[in-house]
Amino acid sequence: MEEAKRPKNFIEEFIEEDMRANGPRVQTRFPPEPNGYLHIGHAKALAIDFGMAERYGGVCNLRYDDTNPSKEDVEYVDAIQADILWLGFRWNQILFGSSYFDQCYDLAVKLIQKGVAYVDELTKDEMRAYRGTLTQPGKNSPYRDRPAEESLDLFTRMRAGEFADGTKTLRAKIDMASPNINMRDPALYRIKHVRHHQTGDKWCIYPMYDFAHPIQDAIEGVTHSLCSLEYEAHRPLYNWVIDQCEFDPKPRQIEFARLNMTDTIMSKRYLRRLVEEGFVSGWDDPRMPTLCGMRRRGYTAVAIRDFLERVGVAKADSVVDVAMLEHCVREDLNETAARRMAVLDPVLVEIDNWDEGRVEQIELENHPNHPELGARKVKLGKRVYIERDDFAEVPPSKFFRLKPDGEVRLKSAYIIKCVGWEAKDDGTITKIHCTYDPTSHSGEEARKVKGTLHWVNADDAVAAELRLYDTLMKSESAEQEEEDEETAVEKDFIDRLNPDSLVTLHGFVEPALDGVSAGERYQFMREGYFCADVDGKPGAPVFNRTVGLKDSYKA
RNA sequence: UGGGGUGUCGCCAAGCGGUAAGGCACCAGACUUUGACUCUGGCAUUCGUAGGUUCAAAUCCUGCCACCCCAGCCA
Repeated sequence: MEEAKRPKNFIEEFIEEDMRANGPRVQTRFPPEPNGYLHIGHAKALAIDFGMAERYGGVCNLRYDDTNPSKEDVEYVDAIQADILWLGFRWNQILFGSSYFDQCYDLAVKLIQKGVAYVDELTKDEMRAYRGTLTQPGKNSPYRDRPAEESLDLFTRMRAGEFADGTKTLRAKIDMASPNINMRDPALYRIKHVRHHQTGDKWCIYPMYDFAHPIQDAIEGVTHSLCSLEYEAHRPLYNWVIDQCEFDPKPRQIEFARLNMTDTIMSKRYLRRLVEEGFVSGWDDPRMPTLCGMRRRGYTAVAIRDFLERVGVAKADSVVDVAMLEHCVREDLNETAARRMAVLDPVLVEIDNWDEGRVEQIELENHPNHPELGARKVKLGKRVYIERDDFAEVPPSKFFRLKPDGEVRLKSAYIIKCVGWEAKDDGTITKIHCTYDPTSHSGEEARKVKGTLHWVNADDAVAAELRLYDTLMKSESAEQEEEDEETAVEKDFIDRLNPDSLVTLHGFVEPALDGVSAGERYQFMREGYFCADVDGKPGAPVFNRTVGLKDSYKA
């Protein structure tokens, strides 16, 4: 199939320009830090990193950016791989930044010998004070001009474990008066007597991201190091490291805007809080924007990749409307998900002129546009459940569904007519009486009625716990936002959580849904989609309200 | 405030001196054994703003404004 043509993004322009100048080889890398689960924001980076390599016949490596062992854990490295594979991307190699520690160390020694790096003994606070501010230049550390031999000796002893954490730091000797704060003698190595999940106790000093990343890129032969906008101000430092280490050819760092979505938390810090403080059941809670959560909720990799493609790549900060994601999911699921009937909020319908005990087999197609997906037989008896709001005692105008004396078709079965109903004292309807037209069987007669309802046969319906999911956050109204600004109230993000992000309903599903296996996806008439939870709990399907409810009917 | 970025429809986003692509959302209509889906049509005389250059500017120049990032021994 021809790939839908889409204008080139600025990264592609850069890469093509570089290919003309430096030759055709393209190599990228996806560098997650193993300190959490991948979310939809990472998926954008993933799609760009892997996508660019693929587009230009190059390779992309998965490289764990594990230079800070105190924040990382092996738990995450396996999960990250599973999520990448699920999305459908394939790495060339799996690498760890930590496997370059020897080379980083050697290069650090080289920089010391060149006189462009030194061991500093300022404390954290002193270093901050010496750094200056955004408007005032910093001043040189008293240790800045110590002889290279002295720094080398100290650095060797740092590695040997002679010093406590925080007592000494290896710094680049650049310019304490640089208008770019990142260039004011940034730290290259710090002492951390912490066991590393990959290298164990081999090291007690670890390189900083700014030092390790360019080195890793250069050693691997990365041609384009794609990252998010916040690293833009670090690019001069990235290039400084490449230059000082005398790498050639030199990788090029290109930055793009990260993904933000309405009603969605994309900060790992906050996601972690949701998990740790029990607001969700875990990183894979279906409400989480993590890839494992979205997978559980029924989103498909195809839909997510399509979404990312539509979002595009640019440098402007943006907040994409979740409606765009939901559209992509609907589009994919509408085409691929099998149909089933489920009633979320049931009310009983009794067909008065249907003989007690009589059961008819009704054939239902599994997909309206794909006969190859087959059909199934469902029983129809004297009693069925329909949605409570599919009946109106006092119907608003243009109400196409069941109403007093009104006719409606039970999907794929007969036309029924409402002849009465029973209600409790408080007005709650307990049973609706109908008669059916025996000559109106689906397909046998051209007679048309305006409304068609989904239903579930009462006798063999499977009681199901239906979990409706919505976004974790709920956007505030414009007035609320203004109000907050005026009163300068800074709300904790916990306060903005959507209390209805998970609603459990007790409804009924057709027997064909009992015992479905994990990951099977179904679409429900009018109401939307859901999939069997990956836990594969029969009778407890996940119903995705956000994805499914699309203005389907207005009362 | 110093430095680095960004400002094109409600939300993304093309455009690179020749007279505003596309998608989402929205609106209207058609179709429909669900009002879904599908289909058709509509939806920026205007590109943060004020000037300037030019036959011609979203695109070039100048000033201004707004927003984002940077003062971790995080990434």
